[in-house]
Amino acid sequence: MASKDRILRLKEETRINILEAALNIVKVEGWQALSMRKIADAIEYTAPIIYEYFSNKDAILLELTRKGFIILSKDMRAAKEKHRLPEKQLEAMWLAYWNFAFAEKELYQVMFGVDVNCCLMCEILPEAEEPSLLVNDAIEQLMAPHKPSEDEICTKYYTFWSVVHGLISINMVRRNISDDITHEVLKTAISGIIRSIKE
Amino acid sequence: MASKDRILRLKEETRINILEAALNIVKVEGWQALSMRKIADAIEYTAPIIYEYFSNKDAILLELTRKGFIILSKDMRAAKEKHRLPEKQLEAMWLAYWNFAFAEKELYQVMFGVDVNCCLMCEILPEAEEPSLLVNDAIEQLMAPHKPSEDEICTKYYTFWSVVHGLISINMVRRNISDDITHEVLKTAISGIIRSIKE
DNA sequence: TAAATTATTTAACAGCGTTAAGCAAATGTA
DNA sequence: TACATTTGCTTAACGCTGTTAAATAATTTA
Repeated sequence: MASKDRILRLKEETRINILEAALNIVKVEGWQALSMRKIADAIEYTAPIIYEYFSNKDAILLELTRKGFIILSKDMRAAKEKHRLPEKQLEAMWLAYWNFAFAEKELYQVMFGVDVNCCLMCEILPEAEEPSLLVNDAIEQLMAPHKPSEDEICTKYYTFWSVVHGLISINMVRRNISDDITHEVLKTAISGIIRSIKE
Repeated sequence: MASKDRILRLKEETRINILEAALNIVKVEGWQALSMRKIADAIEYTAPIIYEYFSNKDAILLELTRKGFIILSKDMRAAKEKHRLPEKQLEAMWLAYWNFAFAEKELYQVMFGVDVNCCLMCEILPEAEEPSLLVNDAIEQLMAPHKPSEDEICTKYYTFWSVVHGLISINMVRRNISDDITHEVLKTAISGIIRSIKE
C-alpha cells in the first residue's frame, strides 16, 4: 500500500514541524520560554504527541544542536574552499564561524551553552566594573610609549577577555580537554597578546 | 530598645543564610537544581519567607553575581599588587581570573552565563567533529615546515576557538560593546594567531 | 489583659516536563 | 457487512516550579 509511504512522509513532516516550531519560539521568545506545550500549540497538537517523535525535551535540543553543526560545517567548508593558502583558509573559516554564531544565534547558544541571562546583568552592578578597570590600567601603562587612544586600550582589553573567557567556558562545557593543553594555551595566548601590545 | 538591633542582626543573618544555602545547593546539585523550596528547606523555613529578603529568584542570582565580582576583584587586585611591571601585572591578573573561574566555578557560571549543559553534549554527536577537522587540517598545513606534533596542532586549535568563542559569548551576554571594536579584535586576534603559528 | 503588629505557614494559581488512561477514528479480518 | 484490533490523539493526572494571598501563630505595644 502506498498509504504507508504517505503516512511515513506525514510523520516525518510533523517531526520537522516540531523542530521548526521549537526554533521559532526560541527566536521570538528566547530559550527560557520554550516549552513542550508551546511547541504543541504551534503545530496544533497537544503536548504528549511530541513524545511520539522525541523522547524528551533534551532530545529536541540535541536535534537542533545537530542541525546547527551541519549548517556550521557547511559554512566553514564553503569558506575553506574559496582559498588555497592555509592562512587564508583559517581566516575565512573563523569568519564563517563568527558569522554563523550571529546569523544563527539561537542555534549557537544551544550548541555551546551560551545563556543570555540578559535581564539579570542589565541591572546595575557597579562591582562588575572593577576587573576591567584593573586590567585597563595595566594595559594603558604598557602601551604608554605608543600614546594609545581609548579605543585601542578597549580593544586590547577585549582581546584578553575573549581569550581567557573563551578558554574557560570551553573547558567548562567540554570537560574532556587535557589540563596541560589548556594551561599552555592560556599562557602562550596571554604572553602573545602582551607581546603584540609592546611591539 | 536593643532588641531592635538584635532582630536586625538576625534578619541580616538569614539573608546571608539564604545566599549561602543557594550557593551550596548549586555546588552540590548544579544550577538546574536550584529552587526556592530547596533553599527554604535548607534554612528551615518555608518558601514564601525568602520573598521577604529577595524580591524573586533572579534577585538571589544577582546577589551571588555581585558576591562573585567582589571576590574576583579582590583576587585580581592582590595579583596586580604583587608586581610592578605592567606585563607581569597583566599575566598575574589573568591567571587570577582563570583561577577564580575554577575555584568559584558556580559563581563564574552565573556571572558570565556559562551553562554546563553537559548531559546534552555528552550524547553522541558525530556532526560536532567536522569543524575541528576542517580547521586542524589548515593548521597542519600551515605548520608543516615545523613538523608539528598532534598536541601542538591541538593547542593552536584551542587558541583559535577560545578567542572566537570567547568574543562571541561576551558579545551575546553583554550587548553594549561596539561592533567596530569586536570586529577589530576578531581580525587582529586571528591574524595574530596565524602569525604566531608561522614564525 | 486586650489590641496591634509581626513572623511564619498553609493554600492556591498558573505553568512546567512527563506519563497513563481513555476515547474515537481508521484499519484488518471473518 | 460486522466485529476486533490497531492507531492517533486528547484528557487527566503527578510532582515539580516561581510566586502571591489569605490564614494563623507569636510577639510587642498600649
